[in-house]
Amino acid sequence: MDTVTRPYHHGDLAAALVDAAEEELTEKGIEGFSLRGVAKRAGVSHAAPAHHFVDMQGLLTAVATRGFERFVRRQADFRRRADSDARSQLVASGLGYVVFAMESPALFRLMFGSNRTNFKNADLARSAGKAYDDLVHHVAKLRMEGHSQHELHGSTRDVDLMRHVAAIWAVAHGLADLLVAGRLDSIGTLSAKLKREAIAEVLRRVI
Amino acid sequence: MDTVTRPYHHGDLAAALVDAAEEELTEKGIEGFSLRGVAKRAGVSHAAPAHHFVDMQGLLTAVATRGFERFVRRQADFRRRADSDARSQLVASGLGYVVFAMESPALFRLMFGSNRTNFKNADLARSAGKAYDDLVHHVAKLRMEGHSQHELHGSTRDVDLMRHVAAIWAVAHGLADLLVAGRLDSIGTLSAKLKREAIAEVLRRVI
DNA sequence: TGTACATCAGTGAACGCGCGTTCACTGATGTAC
DNA sequence: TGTACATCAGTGAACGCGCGTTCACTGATGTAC
Repeated sequence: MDTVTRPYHHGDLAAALVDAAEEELTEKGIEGFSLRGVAKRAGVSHAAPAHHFVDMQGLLTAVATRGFERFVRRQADFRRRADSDARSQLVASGLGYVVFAMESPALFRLMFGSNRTNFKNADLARSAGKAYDDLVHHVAKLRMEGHSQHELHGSTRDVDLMRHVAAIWAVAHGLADLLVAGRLDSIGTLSAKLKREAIAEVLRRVI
Repeated sequence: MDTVTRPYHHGDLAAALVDAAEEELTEKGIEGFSLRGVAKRAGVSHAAPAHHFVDMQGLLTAVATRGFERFVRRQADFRRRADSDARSQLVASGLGYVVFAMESPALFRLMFGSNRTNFKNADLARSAGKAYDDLVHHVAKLRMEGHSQHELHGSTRDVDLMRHVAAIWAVAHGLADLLVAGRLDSIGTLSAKLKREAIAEVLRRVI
């Protein structure tokens, strides 16, 4: 591919548009995001995206899909560096959750707090579902440990598991959202290193 | 005041605009919110708001300020109906927090997840600060109960209190945000009554 | 009590802007024969 | 290997729209004397 004179055809504009859209999102925020800005960023006329994505929601859905994939990986990164007992693994997941949000606040908000994506889209549903399944898996593991003989069974147990999942998800998500929003000064103003320690400490308190 | 022929002067347009802005917010969401829409809703020309609010941020700051006042009152409502021990009071506050968010999702997002308000505004800072102070107060009370002789003191104790506050705030906020966003199906799909019970149960698990 | 005048609140037309979308087009690529 | 043609990807001008803001204005109110 000639890198000096730009070829008329891009090669992989669809992927380039997703990259550009994420940049645009990071710089302009969800409000202020525009298709024309994305096209400009990708070095392409503003009418070009229409050939690859139906509309803005389609593009942002693709961005969110890739966001969830990275979100899942980021949590796995943190798990790998943690102790292998279920509790440490879950705390590490939570830390990954919050760190991801702080690293990519606009993307995080797109993924969790926006009407601009289509969660009925199969790809997005799958990648977001993976994140949820991971969470449930690790909570279930935590509950197994030390409870080798199951004391509860059937639907009672399921409901209790779901409440347990909700509690842990809520702490991680609440920390993430409050930090991204700039509330929680008591943690938000710490240096990067101390911030992570404080977050882990709060998570450990609940998990 | 003549109610048949509209008087040229409104009487209290500033307050009417805040009302209208909250309606607009509820119906259109933060995205889709416009000053012109608010003016129309208040039955006034679209240039009129400029006489009362510098710009959109000024108006939304007033909306958020009133939002926090109602937020604080809603939590107090729930506390009044709860047992008087510190733990029950804190769970009730949390339930009020989450219920408020579900009752006014767009307002909740304006208050907690938006760049469109000015938190340096004295009124907004005061009303948001009141909500935070209430939280700290009730967490501190919880820590007093059963620990009449203080085992920790000085800055160590302060840091620990702040972590405790962060944990409890995060669960309530996380539940609220996830429910508003339509995640957390396991709770979100329940009837109103069961939903509150489930939320209280999750809060009690952590608090 | 009446008059003159300053101040204030709301009007409505006009502005420039960036947006998403449409459309006829053109350049590049791939395939059939 | 070469030619004809269909298909695909990207262009750029044009559109209509709703937005926030500005501005000269007018109607209502309050105050000084």
